[in-house]
Amino acid sequence: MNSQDIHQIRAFDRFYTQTLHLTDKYHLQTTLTLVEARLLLEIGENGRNTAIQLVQELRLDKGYLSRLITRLEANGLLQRTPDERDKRAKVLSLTAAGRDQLALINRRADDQIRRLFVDLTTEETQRVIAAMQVIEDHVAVDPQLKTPNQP
Amino acid sequence: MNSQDIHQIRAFDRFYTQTLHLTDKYHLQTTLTLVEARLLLEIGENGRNTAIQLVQELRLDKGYLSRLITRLEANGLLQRTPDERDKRAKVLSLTAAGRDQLALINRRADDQIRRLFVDLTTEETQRVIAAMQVIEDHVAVDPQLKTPNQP
DNA sequence: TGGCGATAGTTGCTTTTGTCAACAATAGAA
DNA sequence: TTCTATTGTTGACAAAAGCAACTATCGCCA
Repeated sequence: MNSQDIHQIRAFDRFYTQTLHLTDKYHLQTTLTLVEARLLLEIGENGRNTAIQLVQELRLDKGYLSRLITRLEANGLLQRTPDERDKRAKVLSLTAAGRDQLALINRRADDQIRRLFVDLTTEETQRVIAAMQVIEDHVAVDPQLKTPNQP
Repeated sequence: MNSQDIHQIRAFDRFYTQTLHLTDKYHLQTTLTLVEARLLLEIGENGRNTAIQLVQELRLDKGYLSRLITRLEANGLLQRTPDERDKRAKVLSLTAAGRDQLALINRRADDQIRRLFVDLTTEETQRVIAAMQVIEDHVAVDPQLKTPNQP
């Protein structure tokens, strides 16, 4: 891999984070912060339902997370229910209001993508999606990311 | 653009930010924070910089930026020299130590990319780079990003 | 079975990061 | 000149994040 290749990849990375940067805007026009939105997403869609799972998935400090959850619970977006099997743990789940909020976030994220692709023809859009697939299929997962913070 | 397309694009976005996430790690194994590293990059590589330009480029609060610059100057990584034409402004430039630090950051970023692609054949790598090019060429720049914070 | 290290979550405290407003100095246009 | 806008600095503050100590519970195993 030569330095020209690397240069091109870094250029793409700058482009991507500056121009697309999708995830960082999920929460736009809601009262939620980015992390709170990601929390709702994880709990509501990916079935992470205890704090420790969220700590691992989102790499947050557990103290910080505990407070975030308290806040979201106070806002009526989620609830903690005692886990019957493990009395240390609490099962997290969205309330109806939480599901509404998540649906809103998803709608906004979708709209954002639609706006980004609005000037493209169907063909161009398909080409971009195919290109994304190529990248996903090929690039290796960074091992440092897979096993983080091991003592 | 149908919802299946959108789903795929959002999946790519998650993949990208979770797996690649290059820029967020420029500063690894240095004493710099991410923002400081980005500052060095801007000043060192994009030439002729004043604080106001950085404020626009990196979208930072000018008070915050002022303090960041003070800190980097205190660490001997950059210097402020009075601008002859505009006596309000100060021209920012890297010191020798700043250039060294920047070179180190660049080396780390390059290494990171090399690690990410280490298992790919030359052909696969070229395919990924081509795919990146396709995305860059097609996706529109988000207008909200181009004219930020206008009063 | 009971003792003990590991784990889930909470809380207090601190640091880091970022925002806002007020301000001085200078620029540039009317 | 005078008035408004711009550049950068500073103080005060708020929000975000991290660290460490602590409680309660778990699950292993001697």
